[in-house]
Amino acid sequence: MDIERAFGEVLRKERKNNSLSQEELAHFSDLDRTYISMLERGKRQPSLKTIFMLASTLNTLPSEIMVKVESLLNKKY
Amino acid sequence: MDIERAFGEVLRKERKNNSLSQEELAHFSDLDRTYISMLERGKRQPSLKTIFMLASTLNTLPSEIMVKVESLLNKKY
DNA sequence: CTGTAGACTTCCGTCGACC
DNA sequence: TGGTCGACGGAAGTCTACA
Repeated sequence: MDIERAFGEVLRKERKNNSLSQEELAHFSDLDRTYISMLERGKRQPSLKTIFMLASTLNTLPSEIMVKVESLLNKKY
Repeated sequence: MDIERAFGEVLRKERKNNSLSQEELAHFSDLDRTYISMLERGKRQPSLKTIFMLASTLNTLPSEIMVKVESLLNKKY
């Protein structure tokens, strides 16, 4: 599991928790829909600002997103 | 206070807490010294991976760094 | 509603050099 | 030890379009 994939998983879960489409998330976060798609699939990694904008739209804190990413990365199978 | 500056402040504090020079932090994090300098001065914003690499060198968690950045941003003067 | 592709602009991150 | 400059390759992020 690499960092981008872990972030993508967390992003998708949080988006669905908020009952948003990729398009809505993109719009409210001032980002592009195709870029959200790539983030969720681990094809791109966000910058610091992007993390803050997404967290704000998802009614959570950047630090809480990071906690979830960290716990995904620490899971051993 | 913008996001990059807040991050830069936190980075510099954490680096000094660990008694590292910019050059040492750069080396152990596999980054460039000039880039660390720009990060600390809020001239660049790190990507997700960069945050993880820096946190690891600084013996802390990415989420803990984010908490500190968030609290700097929430300070009202 | 989402994935992907291509072309595009802006910025990240490296490197060598000098102060 | 840290700040800065210029040049560079590659990646972030946008946009249009089609499946």
